[in-house]
Formats: sequence, structure tokens, C-alpha cells
Amino acid sequence: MDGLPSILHADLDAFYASVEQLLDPALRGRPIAVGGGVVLAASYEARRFGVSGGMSGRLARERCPELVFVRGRFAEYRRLGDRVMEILGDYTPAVQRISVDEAFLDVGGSRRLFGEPAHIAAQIRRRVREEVGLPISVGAASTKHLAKIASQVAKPDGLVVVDPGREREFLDPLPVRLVWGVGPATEARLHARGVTTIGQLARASPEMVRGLLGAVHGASLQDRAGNRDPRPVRPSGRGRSVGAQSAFRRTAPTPDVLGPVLGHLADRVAGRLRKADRAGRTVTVRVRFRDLRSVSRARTVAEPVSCTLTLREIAEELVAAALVDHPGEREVTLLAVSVSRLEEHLAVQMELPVEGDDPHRPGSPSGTARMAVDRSMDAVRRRFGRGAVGYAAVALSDRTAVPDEFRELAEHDV
DNA sequence: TCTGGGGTCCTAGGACCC
DNA sequence: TCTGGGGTCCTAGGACCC
Repeated sequence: MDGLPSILHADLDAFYASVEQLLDPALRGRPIAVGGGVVLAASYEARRFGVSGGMSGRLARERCPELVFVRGRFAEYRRLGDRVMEILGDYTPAVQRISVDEAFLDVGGSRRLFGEPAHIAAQIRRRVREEVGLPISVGAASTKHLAKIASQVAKPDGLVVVDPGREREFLDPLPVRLVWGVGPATEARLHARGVTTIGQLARASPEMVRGLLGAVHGASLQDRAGNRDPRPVRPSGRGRSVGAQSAFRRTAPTPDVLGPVLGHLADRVAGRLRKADRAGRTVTVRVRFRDLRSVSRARTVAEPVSCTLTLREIAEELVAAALVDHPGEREVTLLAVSVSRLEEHLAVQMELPVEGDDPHRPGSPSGTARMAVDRSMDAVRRRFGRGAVGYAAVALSDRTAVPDEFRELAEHDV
């Protein structure tokens, strides 16, 4: 798949930490971590000490005694990420945003206006630096996958253009871990077969790779390694599921403790669904035990759910079922609730007369009462913010608690 | 390093239908 | 009576990504 390098991948460097250093000059050049109990992001200065995202704050401090912790200004991350995306949008409408700080662009149609892709990439980097004040790395190549690898190689604060005809030369010596879809488990299996570079994966026997990793996964990884994965840049679609989870210290799984946690999670999930005028038919819960093993239970219902109380009840039943199946587990460390098989579903709807009183039906008398509760909560929140009313965030989580603003940054569009 | 929170996709196997 | 074979929907778990 040699061709003109018209795909760009733009990725802000150590985004949260860079924003903090931008907003507070005293932090520049110093090792900083965003977060407290858990490191949500680390500056490059901190990474040199072995500090990385997901690490406990205590370990990070051990590795880097002069590490500066900052709380995190999440609204600023959203605002500055949006400004960067606006700059990208100046060069093409074909922008596929992957997360708050990362996007693909197809600039194939932008040559006449803005010049060659390499030139556009350089302009983007300069404008983001001058107009926003942040470092951004860009990769330019003939495919999304190759552009993404190029931007990773370019970091920090660099530009890598993979010229047509030189794709193999660029790709072959790189570690196989850089292939999109190769995580720790796949990497270990490939290493066990002596496959450590992308070139080796590209040239390995397809039978061996498919036997090792499964037909579909194996074939797609080899396509990527061989640069035969021509997926187009397309503006991101709507999400397929909505979920929320909460980790906490070891807790005996009694209904009086887990009920409020599930109420809070159901409220977050159902509130987002209603805001997007959607509802879903499959409810899934996940329960994690002390040893970090987890189990899930799911139920698909006939009528799409977006009501907080209904979701909470289903979640409670599923969690109870999971616990019954694992009677030996005396402590729980995480609960998750998610809703999938989403459908369009206007949150404000007519009261439909139906016989019986199944509260799970939106038109039933008690179903209508439930919706009225949701609607008035939603209205109060629209005026006064999410924290104004509702299920209190549960205080089970102390050290590991992550602020709601951070959760919102990770949310995909529903 | 014992691990936060948001997602996606894939697979195997069972239930059920024709 | 026992049987083939395909399709769909669903559940549980795993791997991966940002």
C-alpha cells in the first residue's frame, strides 16, 4: 500500500502535564504528575524517573522524590483540546477525533490550498505551538496505521514523514508492540515465536500467525504489519455503549453497601443516555474481587432502558446473581455498570396508556412516575450543574477516587 | 507497577428456530 | 423417529486502546 502520505496523525505530547506547565510557568522543566492517589498523567521530566500514568501516587513519589503533584484543571484540558481540533479543521473537514488530544486527518484534498502533507504537518505543529502554546507530534504517511506509528516515533514534539516507497524500510525494524492491536498478551506470544519486529511479523507464515492469534486477529495484525490496512479517515460516529465504574477499597459485598454505589453508577449512565436521547436493551455489570479477577453478568430486556431507577434495579439483580455464583468471594473492589445495544429514544415522550403496571414500561403509571423523577433531576442539573442534585458520589473510594471532571474527559459521544 | 475510568471488538458456546 | 445444517440472538470472558 505504497502511496502519497496524505494521512496525518496528530497527537499532543503528555497533554495534561503540558497544559499544567503552560498555565503555571513555575512548573516548566520540572517533573510533575497530574492526580494524587493515582497518577493520571506525567510530564516528560517525570517519565525520565520511571513515573507513568496509572501508577499509584506513592510509588511515583518513591521513584521521583521531587515530583510535583497538581490536582488537574480538567475544564482547561477540554477547552485547549477543542482549540487544537479547530486548528486541524482549518486544513480539512476530514478530521477523525480519537480522544481529547489525538486525531487523524486526511489532507489528500488540501494540496492545492495548503501544499504537500509534510508542509501542512509542519504548519499544524507551528500553529499549535504559537496559538495554543502546546507541543504536538505529527506523523504523515499513506495509511492511518502507518501515520499513527510515525507520530509515536516522532515524540516528543516532532514530525515524521514516511515517504512513498520507503514504508518497509521505516516499518521493518520497529518493535512489534507498536502495531495497533498488539498489547502485552499478543506481544508475549509473538516473542515466544521469535517475532519481535514489525518486519518479522509481516514476513511470518500466515498459518503460524493465524494459529497463534486466531484467524481474524492474526490476519488483521499481519495486514497492519504489511501496511495493507487502508481504512479511511471518517468522522467519529455515535457510541455503541455507555458505562461507568467505580473502584474502591476492599468491601464486603452486602446490599446496603453496594446498592448506593450501583445507584450512583446507574445515575451517571442513565443521565448520559437521556441527554443523548438514547436508551439501551442490554445491561451489563462487572464485579471485581480482591485478587483483581472479575466476572460479568448481562441481561437483555425487551424495552430499552434509560431510567435511573430501572437501571439500578437491574444492576442490583445482576450483581446479586454474580455474587451467588461466587460464594467464596468475601470482598469486592470494583463495580461497573454499562448499557449497550443502544437505540434512539426520546427522553421526553408521551404517556402511553397500557394495561397492567410493569414499571419497566415507559408508559405505565409507575414507569411514568420514574420518568418524571428523572426529568426533574435532569432539568435541575441543566440549570445548576451535575452536582446540584442526585445520588451522592459514594465515599467508599478514598485513595483511588478520580474526579468526575476527569471521567467526563474520557467519555465518548453517545 | 498491583493497576483509574472511558470505550471497542472478537470468540466460544448455548438456546432456539426453520 | 431421529436427524442435518444454517441463521440469529444472547452471555461471559478476554484483549486492546486512549
